[in-house]
Amino acid sequence: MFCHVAPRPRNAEATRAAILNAARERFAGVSYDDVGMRDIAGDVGVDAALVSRYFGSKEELFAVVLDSCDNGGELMNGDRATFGQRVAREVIFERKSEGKLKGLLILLRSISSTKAMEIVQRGANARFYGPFTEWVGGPDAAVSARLAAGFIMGMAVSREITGGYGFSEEQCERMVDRMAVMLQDIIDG
Amino acid sequence: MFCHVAPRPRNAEATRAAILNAARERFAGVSYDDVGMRDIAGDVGVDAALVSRYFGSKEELFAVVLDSCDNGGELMNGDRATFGQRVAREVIFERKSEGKLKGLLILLRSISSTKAMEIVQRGANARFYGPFTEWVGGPDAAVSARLAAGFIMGMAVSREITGGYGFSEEQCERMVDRMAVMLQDIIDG
DNA sequence: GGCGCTTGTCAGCGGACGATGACAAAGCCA
DNA sequence: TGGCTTTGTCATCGTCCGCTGACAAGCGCC
Repeated sequence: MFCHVAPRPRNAEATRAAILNAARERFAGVSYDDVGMRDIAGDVGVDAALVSRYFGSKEELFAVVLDSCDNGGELMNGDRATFGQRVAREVIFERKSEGKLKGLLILLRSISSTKAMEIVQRGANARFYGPFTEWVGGPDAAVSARLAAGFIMGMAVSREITGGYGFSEEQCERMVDRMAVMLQDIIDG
Repeated sequence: MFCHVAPRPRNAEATRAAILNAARERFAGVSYDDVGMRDIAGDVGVDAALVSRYFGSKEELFAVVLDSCDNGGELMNGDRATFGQRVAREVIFERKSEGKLKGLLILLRSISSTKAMEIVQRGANARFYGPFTEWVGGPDAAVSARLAAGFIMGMAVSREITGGYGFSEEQCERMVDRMAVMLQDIIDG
């Protein structure tokens, strides 16, 4: 037969990166347990065994994925004065494919598996709450950071649970506005 | 040997109820995927096959568990004027064993599994958001209910992710107070 | 061209899980 | 007591998963 599929050039580094990207997408989209090594490998077009060889195990792969996306760093990119509006809008209107909040999604999905949660717990403070607390600043910064992060994740969870909000455009706008004000209040002390 | 274990009297209804209770505890404690039929059966002291026979399948059992605990109804039990304080305190200080918020915990853990989420999605609006929206009342009640529920679940998730808050007693109190004010503001419009 | 390292594939192991159907024990009723 | 229904157990099936070790294909180097 003449219908060859163009064989991808062999390149360990590129393949490894592709696997990592595919894994990040998967872990952000569904729960830890629902992500299979075979799925990830299939996305890239390689054999599942390769994933194990490059990353050791599923848990290690998950840990590397966590490292690879600056968890919640996306919250801190932007003008501080518009934090509330910007983040509220992202949480409520964000298309999954865009995924500015992908890091947070992965975090909250980790509660799906005891194993994944242990991995997250090991680094959540140093990796996320620490920097975010510093960025929030002010008196009671740690508490403020917790409240803001909790609120944000909660609204994301809430959307997941019902599969969207089932609200009109107008209602969504009002929700964004109210959430924005509250978030801004939180970080402004 | 004389060391008999007292055989439980045979009683289908009681056994069924015991299984249901054990299942509710499990589902509130860890994720859907991490709960095994054999675990539940072991808690009650019966064979795993019995669980299948009484409830058909794991998914059906989960659905029955969801029906059995009035999800979020605990939020509406109490004086409306102290809603913020009461709920905030429960979320932040609650011992898992007490579990006034068990229903909400089960809900938020459902995002662990695609299967479980489908089951939850089917009933979340009718079972929880509907009544809660009505209870909240006022203009924009639906949005208010969403914001409050999201905030509450988010703080619970946040605690899970880091395994407690790692805060001093004083910080926790401040967090409770701030959260209480915000929650109360939400439902008071 | 042949050697050898790297990159990727393949088949399969071992274990966990949910589910099933045949069987044993308990209780009830005549 | 003997038989029948209910209640619970046991052995097992099929499936899916993560993971592994042996093998094949690409690629550079002499």
